[in-house]
Amino acid sequence: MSVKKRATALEVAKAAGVSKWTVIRAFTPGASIAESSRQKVLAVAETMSYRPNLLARSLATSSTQHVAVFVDDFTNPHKLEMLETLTAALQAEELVAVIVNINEHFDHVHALLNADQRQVDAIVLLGTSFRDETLSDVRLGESAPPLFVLARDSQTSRISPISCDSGHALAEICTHLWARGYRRPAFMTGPRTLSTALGRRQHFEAFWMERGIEAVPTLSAERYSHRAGGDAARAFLQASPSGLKIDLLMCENDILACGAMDVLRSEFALRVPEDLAIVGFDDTAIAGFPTYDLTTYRQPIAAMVDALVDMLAGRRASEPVSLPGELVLRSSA
Amino acid sequence: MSVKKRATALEVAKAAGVSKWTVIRAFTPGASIAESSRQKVLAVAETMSYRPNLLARSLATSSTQHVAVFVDDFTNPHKLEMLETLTAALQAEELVAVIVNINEHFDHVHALLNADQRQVDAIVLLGTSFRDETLSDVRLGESAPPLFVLARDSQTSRISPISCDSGHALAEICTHLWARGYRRPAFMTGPRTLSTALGRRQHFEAFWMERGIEAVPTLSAERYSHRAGGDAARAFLQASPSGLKIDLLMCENDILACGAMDVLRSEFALRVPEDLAIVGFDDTAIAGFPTYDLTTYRQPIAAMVDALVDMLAGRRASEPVSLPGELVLRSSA
DNA sequence: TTGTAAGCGTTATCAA
DNA sequence: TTGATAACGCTTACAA
Repeated sequence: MSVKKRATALEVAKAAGVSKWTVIRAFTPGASIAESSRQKVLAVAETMSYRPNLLARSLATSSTQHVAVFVDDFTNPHKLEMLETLTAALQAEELVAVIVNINEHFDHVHALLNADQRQVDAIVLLGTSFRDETLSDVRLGESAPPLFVLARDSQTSRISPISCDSGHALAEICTHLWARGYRRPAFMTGPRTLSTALGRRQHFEAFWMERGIEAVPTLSAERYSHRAGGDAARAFLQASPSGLKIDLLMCENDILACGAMDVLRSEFALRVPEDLAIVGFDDTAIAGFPTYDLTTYRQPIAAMVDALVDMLAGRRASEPVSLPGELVLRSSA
Repeated sequence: MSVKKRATALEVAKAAGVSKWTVIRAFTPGASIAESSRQKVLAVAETMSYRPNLLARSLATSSTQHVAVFVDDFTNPHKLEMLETLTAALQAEELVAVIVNINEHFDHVHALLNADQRQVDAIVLLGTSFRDETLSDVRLGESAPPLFVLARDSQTSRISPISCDSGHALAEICTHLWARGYRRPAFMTGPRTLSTALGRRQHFEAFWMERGIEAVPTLSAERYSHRAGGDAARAFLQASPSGLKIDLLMCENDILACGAMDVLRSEFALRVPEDLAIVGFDDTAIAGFPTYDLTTYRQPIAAMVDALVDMLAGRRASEPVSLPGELVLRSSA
């Protein structure tokens, strides 16, 4: 697509009256080269607006500095926050994020194979919908790039999940709720298969069970959306006309929580938290809106991304990591 | 980072008893190769899990199929929607999006130069903060990749802006508002430099001026955030204690509008739209929440992205394009 | 400190 | 249809 060819090291060399390797050296930090020839080369290179071709370098060094980031859900603003943090951290390491859209319309196996063909240095899964089976199915050969999973769990051995510690998170949340006196909890999940990868419901139920509360109703939202959250709440409330059987609704994320809250208030005239307390997860921007003022849990995004980048850079062993986040108390629960 | 070397065409060739060029041909659609040897090669390649090295291909063809996407604002969910549409469209063309974070902490010039060095086929600016001056300043040489700007205007000649037609959009919005009887409008902008690139305020003011309404108050939000929108609204209302001087507030985007709305209601007990009508822009998910039910304007994201991809693929001339969006009427105005 | 040769894994082009 | 030579622009290793 380019109109005119870019200058090459060889051309700069000729113009500067040196060999092309001297030109390379001028652009290689720490290379042994006379300061004089270095200055000369850089000056000439400047006039020709020469800069080393990173593509050719990648081929020669077999390291692209490219990290493929697989994203499946573009509806949750929380993903955008993760993307921002991740790209910033990668760029600080001179790495580049290649974003791969793997929503339902795309073939995950193809995406994986393609990233491999492009010689990315690593693949990061930033999403929930990737199934462990897909990963084990794919024959990437012995030479596949290392795989990392951000913000969800994975049972596949070749993957290193880096996540927010669900056990710790739910313990903290529930302890708070228990202290506030809530005793009739319910839990709202997202789509089944994706939900389990988060492991939030399991820990939630375990907490109440330990305290003798065995039956924790589950509301299932069909998607992680505001509307789906509202729909699930409506369905549950309509199914119990005899009166509200719960005093607390913990939702798998903020979006669901806000959707539920809107329906509670507008359609059932319920007050939050007096009639029903609501808790979300992620501490999305929306959770802080005065309308919602949602109690939620903030994932340690920066720490998670740091851990990931440390692994990529080889400063840290590629092992599963789960980090504690922070309970964000607001008025909804 | 890979443990074991990937198989190369040469290795497959030896194993299959042919030359490496025959292997290449087996993987080149439309190449002239005997069906028999093609099958043989593919079979052998399969067992060795060989797939062509796209990096080497790029070097040989001088086309990476990489498109750098520069993103500056990760707080607006609308960006996520654009990213989703864009990545999907690129992938359909066998192109890959390299995402470059160019928020305030990063050097735009460096990002530009770096993308060029990586031999991307094109650069797409998906943001508002990129200054025209930066682009004209940079000496990319004659060989720079083509630049495209999505969803904002640009005066720089080398760039092809692809945007939502602000003139058309504001005309449609204002015509509706005029018909509803609003006569005392105000406009809320985001940060000054970024705001002008959108051109929304200019068209807004022009509309009312043509109808004899000269003084349109401007509220300035410091950032494109919910809080900043609320702050701007509060400051304006507190400054006019003698009573509300406006009956309509048009905001540069949905986030600002929602922030303003929350403050109006909770702090000034104003009703929307009875006391003050509110209009946003972008039709973000949040605009559809029953709490806000915001009248807004939906940008033609799909059409814009289609136009961009057509240009990238050479199916369409790289010229400025501005497309009409759609007014989304809800109860707030 | 500098120059030389070989190689990264493809594709383009020509010859057989 | 197939094989061979050259080239893409750089890096690595070694020699001068």
